[in-house]
Amino acid sequence: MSPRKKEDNEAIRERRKAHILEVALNLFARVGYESTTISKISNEAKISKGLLYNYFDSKEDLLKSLILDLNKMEEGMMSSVIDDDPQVMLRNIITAFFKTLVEDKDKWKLISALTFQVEKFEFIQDLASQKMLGYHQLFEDLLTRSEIENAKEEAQMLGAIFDGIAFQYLVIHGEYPLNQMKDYLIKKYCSN
Amino acid sequence: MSPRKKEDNEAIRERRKAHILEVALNLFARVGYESTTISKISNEAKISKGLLYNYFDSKEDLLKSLILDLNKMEEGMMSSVIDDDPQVMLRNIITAFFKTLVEDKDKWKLISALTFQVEKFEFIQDLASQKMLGYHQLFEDLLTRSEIENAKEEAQMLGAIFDGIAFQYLVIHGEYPLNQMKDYLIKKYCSN
Amino acid sequence: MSPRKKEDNEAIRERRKAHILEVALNLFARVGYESTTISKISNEAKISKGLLYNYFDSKEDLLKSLILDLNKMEEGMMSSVIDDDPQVMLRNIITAFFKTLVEDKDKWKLISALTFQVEKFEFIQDLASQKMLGYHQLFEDLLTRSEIENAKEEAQMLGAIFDGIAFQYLVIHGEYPLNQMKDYLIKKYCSN
Amino acid sequence: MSPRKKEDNEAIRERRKAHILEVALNLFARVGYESTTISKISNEAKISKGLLYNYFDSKEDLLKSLILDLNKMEEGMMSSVIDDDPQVMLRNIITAFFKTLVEDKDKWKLISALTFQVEKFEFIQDLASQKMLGYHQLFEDLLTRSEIENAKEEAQMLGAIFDGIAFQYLVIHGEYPLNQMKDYLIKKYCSN
DNA sequence: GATGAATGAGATTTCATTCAT
DNA sequence: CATGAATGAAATCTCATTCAT
Repeated sequence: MSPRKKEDNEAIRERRKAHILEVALNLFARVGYESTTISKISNEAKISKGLLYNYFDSKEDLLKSLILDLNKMEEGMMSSVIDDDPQVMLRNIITAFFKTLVEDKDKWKLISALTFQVEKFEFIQDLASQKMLGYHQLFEDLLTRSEIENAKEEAQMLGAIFDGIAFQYLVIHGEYPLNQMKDYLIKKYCSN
Repeated sequence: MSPRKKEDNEAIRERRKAHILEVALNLFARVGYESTTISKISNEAKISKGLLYNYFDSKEDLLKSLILDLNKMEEGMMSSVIDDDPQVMLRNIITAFFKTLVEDKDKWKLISALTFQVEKFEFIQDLASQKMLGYHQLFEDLLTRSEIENAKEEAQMLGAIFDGIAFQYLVIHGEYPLNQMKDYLIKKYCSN
Repeated sequence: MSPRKKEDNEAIRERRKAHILEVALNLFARVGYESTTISKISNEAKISKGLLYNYFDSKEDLLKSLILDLNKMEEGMMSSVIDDDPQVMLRNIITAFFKTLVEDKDKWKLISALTFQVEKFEFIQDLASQKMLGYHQLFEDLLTRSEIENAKEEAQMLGAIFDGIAFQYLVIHGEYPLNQMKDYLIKKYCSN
Repeated sequence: MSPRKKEDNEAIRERRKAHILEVALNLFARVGYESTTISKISNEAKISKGLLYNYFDSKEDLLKSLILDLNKMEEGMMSSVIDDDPQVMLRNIITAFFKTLVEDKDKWKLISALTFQVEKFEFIQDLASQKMLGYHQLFEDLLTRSEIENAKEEAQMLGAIFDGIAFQYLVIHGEYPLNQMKDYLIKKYCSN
């Protein structure tokens, strides 16, 4: 048996790290960061507690890695909706939003939950705040170029609507009429 | 030298209980339920830990009392906005919403934060879910009677907008243009 | 309203004290000394905690008073069985024993339970020890005078039988054949 | 540098668990269950408080484990006294009883003490009750086959005598004439 | 690299006792 | 005399983190 090559080891590390993050995200989202113990995470990930500390310095470090990871995912998503036509881009954004809402439910839940615990995780609050302002800018630009009236106010509205829909969907679960909402939003904002 | 009157004791108890709930709400909202220790609460309330347990059976009982308290407050608020004219009532609701959002910021934060920890506080999730559906019904009724087009969809929208505005205001803090949003909402939904 | 006379006050005190002791005995016997709280006692006795401390210096003092009280009761009982004829006296003792076992069940339970917690209540252990040796002496004397063979050994046996019956009766409750045991004991030891 | 083997860990766990149970039994028997703190146990066992909770879920769980353990021991003992000749078997039982009484004094003390706290540890009371009835059956059978008169009553008597001797020995300690009692019992019940 | 036994700081909770009224 | 609100010491229990193997 020849020793594993260096790349293999790296790959194993990366895969394992991703697996831990996945398990942690699920638990954090379901029972909350504080109530999730390192033991639960390592059990669910089928590794030892000691090994987990080989990958992450602390529980807080694990959370930060998770957030950064999620952040990167989102940036990737946003880069895929760019389009020269503001109406098309708006439609892309709306579609992508509803898609990610369903697919990455845990992620949304976790970020939302953590956002409300300011003093402990100020950086998350800051991150979320930055994001919101960025989106408002973007929406205002797109709506202005779409020649929609009251573009500034409607951009604010649209931002609130996104967050509100996410909130309600995460609370009401299955019964929420996501598709109707999507169609109505597209009709309202992308048919000029 | 006569023993304290029964009424006096009742009064003392009520005042203390209310005070503890106030302190707890503030801490829970700021640093989260799990991260808020009984010691911190009793310190801030300037009472001993032991006394706190004279008033509440457990930390969880304290939280539940708080939720029920907040629930009652909200019901009181909703009873004050009733009006025969749907347009007037809608305006009342919008005004009341923005008022409570500023005045009871901590309450909103706490409820929002707890709502995202399903497995631990399922009853809160259930409560919030009930509330949302109730508001949707109410909005649909008011918008229909106001002869606004797509009343059903717009009711959903309005519900989402309220929650979204709350979310963003709680995250962005002072910089959020609450008043502009209020005026715009009234203009959009109460000028038929 | 004339002030209550001194004797009345004394009488009230004594009655109240007796009542507290009664309640305490019942609770101590049922759930144990350590698990019985002062609050439970005062609640059940329908007085305030403060007042209880007016009558007893501490929880331990309450227990000691109880033990001494029980001790006095027993001494009273023993003085009533004295008889010149050893056979008659033995019969009296056996009868009295079975009577007190049923009537003062709680007392027996408490004493038995406490007897097994040496280090905390050494004085009880000492008391019980004294009692046992005293009874052995008495039994040996009575059996010798009754001209029963192996009086010394049978006296030991009889002592053990009393304690054993008490033990089993307290554990098995209602189903224990107390009366049969009594008759058999009398037949065995009082028919020479 | 290889990780500890699974078997090693198992062995460590078992040894530690047994050690903790031993220490706990000793303390429970000496100062009582309630008055024995987890700190005292862990100190005496020379481990941290935390580790104790790695092995037992709670103080009550520790007690239950202990009881079950003791129960198993007793069953083992009883299986070793079986004999076809009722007289031999009776003698075996008597001998075994006096042996365990001295060797497992703590066990007897603990069980006896707990038996008297009905409401808190009902399962112990039930267990003890079961045991007693079983022994009565067994004694009756053995005495009948030994053709001893009044076998039923004498079986009851014998059961009471065992418990009574245990009670007195545990209270009087060293001065109790155990050996005389044993010899006398054997003479009385095993010489037909 | 991998394990999970072990630690220790700190959390929640209990309760005998005191004391202002 | 009488009350029960209030205290504080100490109990039970939890869990992130370390470390011997």
